[in-house]
Amino acid sequence: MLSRLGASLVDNPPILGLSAAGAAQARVATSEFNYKKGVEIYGENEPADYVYQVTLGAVRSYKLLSDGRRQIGAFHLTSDIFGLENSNVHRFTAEAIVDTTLRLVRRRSLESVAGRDVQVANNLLSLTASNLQHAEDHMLLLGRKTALERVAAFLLEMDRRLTAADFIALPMCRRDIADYLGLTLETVSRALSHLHDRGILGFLGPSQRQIVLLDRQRLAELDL
Amino acid sequence: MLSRLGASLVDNPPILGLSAAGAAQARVATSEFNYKKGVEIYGENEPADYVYQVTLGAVRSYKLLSDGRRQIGAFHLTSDIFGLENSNVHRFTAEAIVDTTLRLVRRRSLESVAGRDVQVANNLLSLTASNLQHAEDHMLLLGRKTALERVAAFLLEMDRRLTAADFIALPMCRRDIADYLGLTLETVSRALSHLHDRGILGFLGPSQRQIVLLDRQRLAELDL
DNA sequence: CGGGGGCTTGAGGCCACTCAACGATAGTGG
DNA sequence: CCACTATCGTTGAGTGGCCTCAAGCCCCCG
Repeated sequence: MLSRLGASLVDNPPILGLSAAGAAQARVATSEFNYKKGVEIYGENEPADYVYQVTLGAVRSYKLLSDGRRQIGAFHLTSDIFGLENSNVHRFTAEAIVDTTLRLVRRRSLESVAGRDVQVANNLLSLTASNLQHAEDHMLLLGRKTALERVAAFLLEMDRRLTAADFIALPMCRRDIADYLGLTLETVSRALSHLHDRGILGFLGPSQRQIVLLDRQRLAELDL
Repeated sequence: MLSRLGASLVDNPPILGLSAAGAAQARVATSEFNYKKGVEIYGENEPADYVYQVTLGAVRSYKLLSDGRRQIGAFHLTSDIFGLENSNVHRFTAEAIVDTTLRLVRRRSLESVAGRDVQVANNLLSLTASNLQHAEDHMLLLGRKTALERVAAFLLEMDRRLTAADFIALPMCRRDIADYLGLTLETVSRALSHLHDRGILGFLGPSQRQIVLLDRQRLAELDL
């Protein structure tokens, strides 16, 4: 699947500070690739040969239990880097949520540059560290927060991360949100309705994916 | 509190491969320190000046919500390293679960060695990466597993990590287990009783902290 | 226009939580 | 050495928050 790459070898804005590092810095070949909505980018336990950066679109990373229960560990939005593993295999399945364009870097070439360039190596570490921080915060949410608190935290996270306009344009459906928050889609829907009824958020247009935060104050109070 | 250190500057077995790295490897000064049961080692958002390794005992790392709900992110057992942050502050509170001896390393000296020694830098990265992996697995547990599945997974984790003898000697109380698994202590107790009644585990002695896994097979079947 | 996916809403059920009582244990001080 | 006490763990009864199941609406898209 990934062997179909190599089409458009480009060298765009720096990834992981690759071209920002030293003067005599070796460029790393990157290629772009498009994934249609719903398509798998890699599977759990597959070899981790590439690291990815979202150019446009959105990606979900998840784990499955044998009976189909799903936990989404993270959403990857524009400019996010994902798929970086210290092990040789991916520990999540990654899928395009909507039509998505990704930049790919061979893991080997990234590692070889990191071996020479301390700055790049540091960027790898801090990337892993911020993934860890997100996971730590999410453990608190999953282990101890109520449904309403989870949804409030989710809205604030999305508001922070994809604030292009003054409203939130969610790429993911209710089921994705639910599997990210450890809830059912009905509970997510009820929580959103609850916030809507109380004038804390509003919907733009008929699609219920464009959300305006009318009262960040009260929303933040729900996020303990 | 940490200023009372410096008493016993020792240089024991390698931490993070410090003395295993190069021939002309600079030693890093470490000191040992004892913490009584229940004592705080560092608090959330305090400056992260030291990295710790458990010589003897056990430590819990947790986050609190404003109303007191607690989520334990990890237990640190003998030989575990913890307190390593990429940020300048700790993101958990750490407490000794029982009387505990820790080895301390100044974070600055660790970073300075890592700046020179690629091997040590790599150890830092892989340590962070395995913390990340644990957190990712724990998100799945907290988000999607039932109470019985969580307790089964906990027993298997402890069996793997502190197998000194052919039984598990838990250092932590039921409340700690509950706050690690996102449950209440009553639910944990009921799950253990359930497993006991079904002949899957047994208790050694009157303290209910020494557990024998009588049927790993059936326990593993509960861990999806 | 017909079909299907996404979302909401309602009714009922269940799993884990809450509240409570009790026994056992370990630590404390006389 | 032995009450005394606090802590820890178990167990029961009842509750409640979230899940399950179901119906219906609205869009989008063919």
